[in-house]
Amino acid sequence: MSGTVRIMYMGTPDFAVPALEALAEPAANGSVSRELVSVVTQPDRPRGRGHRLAPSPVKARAMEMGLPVAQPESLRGNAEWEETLANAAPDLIVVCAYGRILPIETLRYPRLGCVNIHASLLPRYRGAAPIHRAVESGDSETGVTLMYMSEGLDEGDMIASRSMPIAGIDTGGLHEALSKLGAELLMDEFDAIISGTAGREPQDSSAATYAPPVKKDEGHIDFSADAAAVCRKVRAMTPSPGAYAYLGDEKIRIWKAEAEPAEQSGLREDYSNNGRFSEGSDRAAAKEPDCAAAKKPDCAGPPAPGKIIGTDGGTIAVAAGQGETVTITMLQSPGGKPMPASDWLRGHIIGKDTAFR
RNA sequence: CGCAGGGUAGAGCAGUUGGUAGCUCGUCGGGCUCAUAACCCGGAGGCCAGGGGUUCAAGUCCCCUCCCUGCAA
Repeated sequence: MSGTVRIMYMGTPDFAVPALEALAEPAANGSVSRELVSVVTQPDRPRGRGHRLAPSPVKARAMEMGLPVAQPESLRGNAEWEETLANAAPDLIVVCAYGRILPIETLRYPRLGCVNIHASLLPRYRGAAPIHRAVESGDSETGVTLMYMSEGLDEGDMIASRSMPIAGIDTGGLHEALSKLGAELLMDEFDAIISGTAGREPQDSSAATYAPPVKKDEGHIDFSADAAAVCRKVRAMTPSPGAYAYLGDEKIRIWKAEAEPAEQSGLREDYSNNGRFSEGSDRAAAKEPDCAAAKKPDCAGPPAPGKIIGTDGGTIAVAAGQGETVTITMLQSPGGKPMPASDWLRGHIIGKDTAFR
């Protein structure tokens, strides 16, 4: 039936799965019928422990749903790809985190164009790591944008966007939420895209910002930053690439940390003996050892950033910059699994001068 | 066949050169105290991941399997 729209979906990681599932659903009553004629994803690559060849999440899901999958090595000047495209003869290509730049020939192929789901409120955070950067920057909200693709990096005209508050959610949580939000947005705009009545607003390039890929070492927490910044960093880097700091020569992953209100940091009078310091279990002593050691009459100097200043109540209080305190509530030793700080503390004796670096 | 660290009591860990399983927390009972997430005393709770082997004797040594984790991709 000529009334059926042929769709090609291109995506690779988990983030692209919800949209795939949504497209695979039969169209709702009253909508134009559609057929997902081809799912394109990155070739299986050796991944994970053991370097076993593994399919991408999108491929795995597509196979489960019995959809035809194509995994071209390259899209540029590749006869195999041209053939795939010609056979699928898509009217529309939907792209979501495919992982490769689409050549102009491909962008021009479908009569209804190519649309892309991007995990930010464009024109902010064009590029590879929009979610990480939004969290790291302390933005109060982020979202997803559906747009027509152009040759530039995430520069296409916007169809619509949807926002959500970031609140205390980490990158992992937002990743999941935004992937679903993106799928919803796609479906809501779907009929309009088919009928050619979808919105088409050019991006204000002067307001554009870029979200460069996150490098591994960006996860190394610098405790000399203020407490709020440390916590943002932890949330931004969780679960990937992971926030960490060194305790001795052990690389400790930090999964959750909270900024302790400044006004509270100064007056924690409850020196519970719960915190098991190896000697002189008095937390007060642990709090100002520098002064004592330096024989300074004035003990107003805050503990050095990174120093563990207390382990009350099953959490780990660490000195941050500006005399502030960050409380670690979930962490992971190398080779171990992530665990609440209370559990972690059972197996680790913290000395008075123990500090993260 | 990428590299590496693990799987021991409900939780987190220790267990030295092989010799009958310990610690902290929790839990149960009792005590102390004006009081306590405090302290004291006592108890319960483990086929030491699974399978094979070496040995008088294996958590501990050797081989295999399963599972977990970090790194690297």
